Amino acid sequence: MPADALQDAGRACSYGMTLNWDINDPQMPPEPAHFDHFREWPNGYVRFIYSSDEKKAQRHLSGWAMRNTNNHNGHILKKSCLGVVVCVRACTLPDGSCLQLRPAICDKARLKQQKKVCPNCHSALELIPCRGHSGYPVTNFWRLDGNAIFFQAGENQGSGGYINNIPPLESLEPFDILTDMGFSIPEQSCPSFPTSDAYKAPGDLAAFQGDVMPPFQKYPNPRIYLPRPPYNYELADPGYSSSSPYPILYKDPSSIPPDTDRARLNARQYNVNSYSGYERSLDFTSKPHGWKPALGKASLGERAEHGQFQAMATHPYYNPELPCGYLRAPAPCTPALQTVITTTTKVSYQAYPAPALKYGDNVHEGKSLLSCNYASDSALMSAYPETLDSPASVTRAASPVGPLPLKLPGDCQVIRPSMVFPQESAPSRMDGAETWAMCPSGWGSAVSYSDRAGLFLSYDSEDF
DNA sequence: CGCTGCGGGCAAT
DNA sequence: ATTGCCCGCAGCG
Repeated sequence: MPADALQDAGRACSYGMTLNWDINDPQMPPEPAHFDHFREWPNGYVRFIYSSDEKKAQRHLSGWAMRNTNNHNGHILKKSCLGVVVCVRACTLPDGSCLQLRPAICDKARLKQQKKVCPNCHSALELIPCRGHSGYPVTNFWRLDGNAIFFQAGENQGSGGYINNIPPLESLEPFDILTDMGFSIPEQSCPSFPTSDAYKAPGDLAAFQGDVMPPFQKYPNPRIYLPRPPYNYELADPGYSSSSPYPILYKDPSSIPPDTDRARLNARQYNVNSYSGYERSLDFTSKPHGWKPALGKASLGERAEHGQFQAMATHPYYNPELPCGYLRAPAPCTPALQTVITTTTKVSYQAYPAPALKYGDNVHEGKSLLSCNYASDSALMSAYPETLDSPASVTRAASPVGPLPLKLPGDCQVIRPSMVFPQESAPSRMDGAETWAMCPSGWGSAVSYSDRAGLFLSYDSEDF
């Protein structure tokens, strides 16, 4: 099924996928006639070949919060997804979405970030680690070879070739957070998830990945990822995830995962929690949030595959171990995580990350986000095609309000719309917010949606 | 102040 | 030996 399709789709989408190569190959393939369009939110097992002139590629940027990891190989840069920061209580934002913040890349900054509280409900913030890659954080590899910059997500990772195995989805879902502090939102919403186990499925979460997250500095920390509306989720396919522009998501597989992980995380996080910055930034309240929509929830359930979310979401109550957030959060809001698909399907979805946009930059970033998402891309593409890049598009995207949740037609729907980054509108407000990026929550869903997975496929094409 | 890359070093596999 | 991860350092914006 989908798997094939997905793959195809993926390939279709990028030149990098049309060639057979692995980041670890002694010799990389010759430069393609055309380079891939830079993707900020790569999701799943994907490979791209960028021009060495591509600035973002030069910087190894990603919408997902990716941190450099020492792979003891000076020729191949390896980065692993940090996951997503969410409200422990998974409170619902006014727009129905959940907060999803982009974890700060810097350890120190991340700690500070976690010490802050949810702008919306003042509960602690929690970092949900990415486990999109077979329970491990989604990883991205960068390699400069001649005039080409090779990008590979997933594969090498521990698991071993995704391709074959396929990585897991990483769904990290980063949850979004939107947060607005202002809002008062009851927690309730989140709960929607049907499922019950929240955690369990580590995998799922992992999936999120945000990796795909990925992360550009640009969005520096603060980004918030908005959760996508439920719709979105559904809409979004995994693929979308990518689609989702939002940075939001991170992959955090962990969330789901094993408690252990969580435990750790949580523990840490808890400690940390805090948003400080965000809050300010977040004024969202004032701003319009765009997101909104969340209705849904629905989708989350779907994720069944990944379970993670669901699990998370599902539980209404908080588990001691788990941070409440997980439970809830998931539900309504899916975290945005990257995922790499491990299983059969190759697809990988990313959640879409919401890129964190900076206010100032929002636009750009927004764009990038858009552009980035693979899956989403595809979807997006359809929706927005590269245009994303165009400012106009960006804008929209940025606008939180808007659109968020778009659905994509068919399977693919992209969430992107959701993407809208509040920022735009918000941005002004945000000032401080600087970085927040909001993301629609959707991406997570995407993951879940494995079903949709099929969808994913679709997106790829887009690229170009 | 935070992001990023680099590389040492440790632990688990 | 490989991999994952932590940590500190330095450069940069």
